[in-house]
Amino acid sequence: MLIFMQMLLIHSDYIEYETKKKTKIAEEISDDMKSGRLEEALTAFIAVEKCDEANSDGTVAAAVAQIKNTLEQVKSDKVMVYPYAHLSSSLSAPDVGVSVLKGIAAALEEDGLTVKRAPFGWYKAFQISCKGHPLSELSKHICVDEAAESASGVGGSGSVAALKDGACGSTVQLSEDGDVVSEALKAESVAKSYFKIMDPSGVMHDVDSFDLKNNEKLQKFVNYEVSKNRAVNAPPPHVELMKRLELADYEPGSDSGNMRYYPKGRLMKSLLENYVIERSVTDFGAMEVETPIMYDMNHPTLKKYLDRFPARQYSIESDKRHMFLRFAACFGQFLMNHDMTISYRNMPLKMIEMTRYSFRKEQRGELVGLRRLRAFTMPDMHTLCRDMDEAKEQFFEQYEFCIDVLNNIGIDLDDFEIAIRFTKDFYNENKELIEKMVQKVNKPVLIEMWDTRFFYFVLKFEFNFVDTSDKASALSTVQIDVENAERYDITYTDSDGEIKRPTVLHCSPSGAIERCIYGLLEKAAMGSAKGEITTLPVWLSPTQVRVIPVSEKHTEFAENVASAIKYRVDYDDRELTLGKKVREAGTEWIPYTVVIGDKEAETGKLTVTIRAESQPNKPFQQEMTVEELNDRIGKEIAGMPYRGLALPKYMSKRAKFV
RNA sequence: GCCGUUGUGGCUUAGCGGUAUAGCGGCUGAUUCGUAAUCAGCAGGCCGGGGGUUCAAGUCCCCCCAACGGCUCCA
Repeated sequence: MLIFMQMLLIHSDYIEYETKKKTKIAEEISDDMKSGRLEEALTAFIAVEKCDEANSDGTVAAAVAQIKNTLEQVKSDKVMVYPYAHLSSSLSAPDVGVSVLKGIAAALEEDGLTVKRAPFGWYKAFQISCKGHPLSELSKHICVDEAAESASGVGGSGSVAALKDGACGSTVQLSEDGDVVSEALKAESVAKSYFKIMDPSGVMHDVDSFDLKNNEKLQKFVNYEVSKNRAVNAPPPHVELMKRLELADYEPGSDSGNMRYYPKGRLMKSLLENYVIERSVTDFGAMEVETPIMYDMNHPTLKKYLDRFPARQYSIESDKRHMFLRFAACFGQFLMNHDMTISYRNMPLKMIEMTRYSFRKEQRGELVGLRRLRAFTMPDMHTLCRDMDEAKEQFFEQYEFCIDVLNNIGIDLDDFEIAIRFTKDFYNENKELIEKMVQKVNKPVLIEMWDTRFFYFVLKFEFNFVDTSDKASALSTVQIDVENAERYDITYTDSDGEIKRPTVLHCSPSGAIERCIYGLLEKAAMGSAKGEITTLPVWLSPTQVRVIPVSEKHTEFAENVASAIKYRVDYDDRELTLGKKVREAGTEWIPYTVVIGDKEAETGKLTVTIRAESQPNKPFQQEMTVEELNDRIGKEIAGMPYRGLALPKYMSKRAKFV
């Protein structure tokens, strides 16, 4: 049986506390315990945990051994024993806590040390001046093993880690015989190993210098062994692509996860944003609105909503008001809904906003390229429905809508996996709806079911894009919200004249726009890994046609051709060889490349290299007229938004962004 | 946030205690070319930031920042 306690040891110049107020579980104390101070002392912040109750003597002994050991290392003989409940989420009963703390203090005193103990169950103010040397801050997860097993195994610093806030603490395991082995020391004591590669002739090579390009499996094995890590230690492909294609980049001058978008990236974003808004408005009957990006943290309604939404916010001080940046458009739209006069005749009532931006202060380690950002652009649509029946009907319609939107963007059913999540109660009453959803896509989906509802919704789905490194990220999602109509006091008048609460749907038809770009780039990278020629959808390609003159004498005809092409066409007027210009058109993934030379000037026909029909090392070329090329592109991008070139038409005029 | 890896001109990178490498890109000149890299020359560096060790630090140590991977979480 294992017994745990949490302890944080701090070696300080001084520690000083003062009691402020009793809690319900406060121990009775004499006046001299109401404040205390020790110089050059080790302070032991301790949380006695539930599982310590079964063997409080063992816990005391283990803690004493640990403290004495640390005292020796830091050359001190003074200890402040300080109850600190925040180290644990599973505290022991108060009486056990008090007796363990008293026991620790008494045992240390018996050994002739100077000991003070801060009282249990009081609100206390304290000041501590941490010395800051390597041993001055140690978090101990004491683990007494009654069966006296070895001290090996995994130690967890658990909740202690959160407290340390950047300090370099180490986890220590303590077996009953008192041996202390810190993970850091253990790691150091392990003999270093070196890796080499031997070639067939028996010669030894350094791993780094030996070329493994033709030994893929060995390369993988070496990576695995050397880095002791299954993961590829390289950025995901879309990060390299977003830079190389001059779409987006990190902005060191901002917070992490806030990107800069170059002209080509802005063009793509703009097209995607317009597409989602236009579909939602024109085909789906949503009304586009715009709402503020920051809100008052102390607004009573918003405050409650913040507590229910599992996201971290950016917060900003604005004079005396404490504001936070929105993480979706819910706030603004619900506040708007609250002030509206709504009849059942207006329903289902849909509003949408392309949130540029939504902010979520994700944890540092969660941010990656365009997959996970702190500032992102997301269409957020809310639908007010008369009742749950209408909500379910809408839910299914929006499910189909989301599939279609992603499909047109260039991410189809094969590219993502579906998750459907709901409460048990909802499922029991609505099995057909769930079944219908799965039938619609005709492939297995992930189901998550909750016993009780702890979010604001009873049913949701998301489409998860699965990328090159087998990571999944949510794109489209719809949720049935059964809480916020009440929280925001949103009402409508029904046909019977009654004032009623609507049921609310949250929907992001495409998911974050940046994440769609990430999906398209990752998808391209997957194709490329399979030996395919990579492309972007023609409607999203920053350049749709590039015209390349063979030499200066073809300038006039080539320029005429370029101006006769109706789409995003640019013109490579740089003094480079033909081969080089063609190569660059290829690295930019341009769908149509037109080379103009004597032959074209003579016949008036164009030789067009069509990327989508090309094979590796086998460019597909076709003769066509300007009109035929225009027709072809027109058909390909029909129904999708269009914008002109984002950069100068003449290549010589273009600056490099990356 | 925690753990691990990485950080050298705009980009990719060599150097791993002793005067900062090279290629691409940029600029200048020559070349006017038929489908994935024409040739030559020139400019460009507080070696991520701060502190320390040393006669001497991209190089060794500590702290910070960022990117990447893992945990976790989501659009």
